[in-house]
Parts: sequence; C-alpha cells; structure tokens
Amino acid sequence: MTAEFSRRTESLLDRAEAICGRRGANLTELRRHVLGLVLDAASPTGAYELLDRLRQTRRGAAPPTVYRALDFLLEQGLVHRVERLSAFVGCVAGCTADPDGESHTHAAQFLICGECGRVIEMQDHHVSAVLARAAKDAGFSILSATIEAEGLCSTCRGSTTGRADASI
Amino acid sequence: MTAEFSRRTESLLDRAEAICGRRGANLTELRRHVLGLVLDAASPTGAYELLDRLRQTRRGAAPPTVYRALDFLLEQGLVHRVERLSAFVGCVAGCTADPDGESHTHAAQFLICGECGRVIEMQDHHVSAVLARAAKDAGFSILSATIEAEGLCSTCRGSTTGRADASI
DNA sequence: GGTTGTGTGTAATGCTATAACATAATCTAT
DNA sequence: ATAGATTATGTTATAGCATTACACACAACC
Repeated sequence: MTAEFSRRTESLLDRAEAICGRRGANLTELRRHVLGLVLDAASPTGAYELLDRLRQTRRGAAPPTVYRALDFLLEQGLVHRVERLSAFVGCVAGCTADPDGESHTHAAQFLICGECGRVIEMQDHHVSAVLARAAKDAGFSILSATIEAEGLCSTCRGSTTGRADASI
Repeated sequence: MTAEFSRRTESLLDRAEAICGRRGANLTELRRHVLGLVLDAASPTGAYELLDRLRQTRRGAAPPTVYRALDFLLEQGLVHRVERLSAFVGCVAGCTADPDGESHTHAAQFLICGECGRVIEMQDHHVSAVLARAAKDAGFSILSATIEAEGLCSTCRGSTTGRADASI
C-alpha cells in the first residue's frame, strides 16, 4: 500500500521520519505519503492536485485529508507554501535539518520563473535579516515572513527573446 | 450616485484621478468607487467584502465587476494585493506619486499584525535591493516581489501578554 | 473502564477568482 | 455616415482553494 517514490524522495522521507521521531512528532503513513507527493513533484503543487494523486491509492481521501497533512508538514518545516501560487513545495532543508526539538520555520525566499514555472528556494539569511531590521525600525517584530519573487531564471533568460517562442 | 467617502479618501481619489489622467489611464466612476472603498477601509479588504459594499449603491455588481476594477488599480499601482490575506489595500504612495507615464509597481513590504490585523506598508528600498542582489547571485532577474511579514506591531506588543485577553 | 488526546473519515459549505459571452459607448479611418 | 476597432461594463455560470462540523477509531494514561 505504501506509495513508491523516487530513490531521492524515499531517502528524504527517511530523514524526515527520523527528524520527526526525535521531535516527538508523528509522521504517520498518510503524512509521509503526502510529503512524498510534494517532494516528488517537479514544481509547486496545489492541494487538489496532491489530492488527486493521493486518491490513486487512498480511495476515500477528501480535501481535509490533504490539508491536515499539509498543516502538519508546514508546522514541521518539511514543506513550504508558495503564496503566489497557492501551492506547496518540499523543503529539502527542512527534511535534512538537525532536529531542534521544536518546530521551526525556515526563513526561505522563493524565486518563481514566470517562463518555466520552476521555483528556486533560497535560504539567504541576509535577506531575512535586512527585512527584520527594517521591521524593527518600524516597531514591528516578525514571527514569520513570506518573500517571493517572480521573474526569469538564468535558463529562461538566456533563451530567445524571453517568451517561449522557440517553436516559431 | 457617486459614493461619499472621508475627506482624506476624497482627496486621495482626486490625486489618483489626476495621475491617471496624465498617464492616459481612465479612472472611471466604477474604478474610482472601488478605489474609494479600498482606501476608506481600516484594514485590508477582501474582494467579496468590497463587492458587498459596492452593491449598496450599484445593484447589479458581480465578482467580475470588482475584480476588473482591482486589476486596473493594481496595474496603476493604486492598490496592492496582500497575498497572505487575499485582500487589498490602498497604496497611498501610488495615489500621491508623480506620474511617470507608465504603470509602475511600487516595491512594497507589508507588516501584518496578527493581533489587531492592521497592516503597515513599508517602501524600504534596501530590502528590495538586498533581495534583488541575492536573486541575481542565483542567476535570477526579478520582475516583481512579494514581501510580507506576520508578527506584532508596536502597539500590540506593548499590550498585556500578546493575545487579546484584556477582557479577562 | 472511563477519560483524554490524536489522527482520520465524511459531508457539506464557504471563500476566492475566472471564463465566456452579451451589451453599450466611443473613436477613427475611409 | 458608417463599418470596424477598442474600451468598459453587465450577466451567468463555473472553476479553484480552503474550512467547518461532526463521527469514528485507537492508544495512552489514571
């Protein structure tokens, strides 16, 4: 019944399971399955697309099934939500991080290529620090931040004139 | 029929209208009305709440009515969308900026107070610059960025223990 | 053995946004 | 003046994203 994922994904899942274990968090079969679907996807994936895939082996799955799993994974820092896409991506850093006993939100930045749809995840501490500093100057203390940019990745910037008209 | 807004809002609307005029953009009565609703709101406002308010004087209004107006206002830099809230806020900077002939997206950052719901808009160039630099180092060129943080504003951080339990 | 907490199932609903087509008004080139 | 293009809006329906509310199962604990 356990879903089959790529070798890389299975490896990350094992790491995630170990991390959760040490934290006292319960990475159940369902949660592991959803995390596998997210990690295995080539790009950020919507909740309902994950649901469709989940249903291939878990007949009764409904929206709350996948949203509850995602909530858990978000709390554990194993996935991120990309606000601009209403979609979810695996957090490799989260899956390989040393456990710290508490859930901890990785300060990540996402670069979304408008051309190919790929998402680059950065963990640039300087960016977070500068934002935190600016907020502090405004008397504001940050608990979590969303930093996302849309633009062109290096590959797509190099191609033709920007838009995908290689077929012309 | 023209809606009545606060003196401050009407003043901003007049500025916005002047700016649009010089840009060759058409701030119609409908668009002006929606912008007024956004500017008059105390906090970020969802499209359907704007729709409800719009309907008080414009009976036939439907979702596309307000979404199309918002699209125009976003293009003109007169409002911002707060991704985390799926809500819209007026951009005072946009309503008072010198017209530049082209629509131009203000690089803004939002600080969302989880306590009172207020949103502080920053226009910190340094934050944008650091993000742009980090992206560039990753070979990525940014067209637009979303920078939003959730936390506590200075007022709410000072009150009791953080959560609103003043009633206890 | 009753209670509590956690994880999941199930049905329904709510909220956010867009598609697709119709209508009206204005402009403009011939 | 009129056909065609453009812009703005009206209208109906639907798509897409997320949550509420309640039920059930099971393990841990006293």
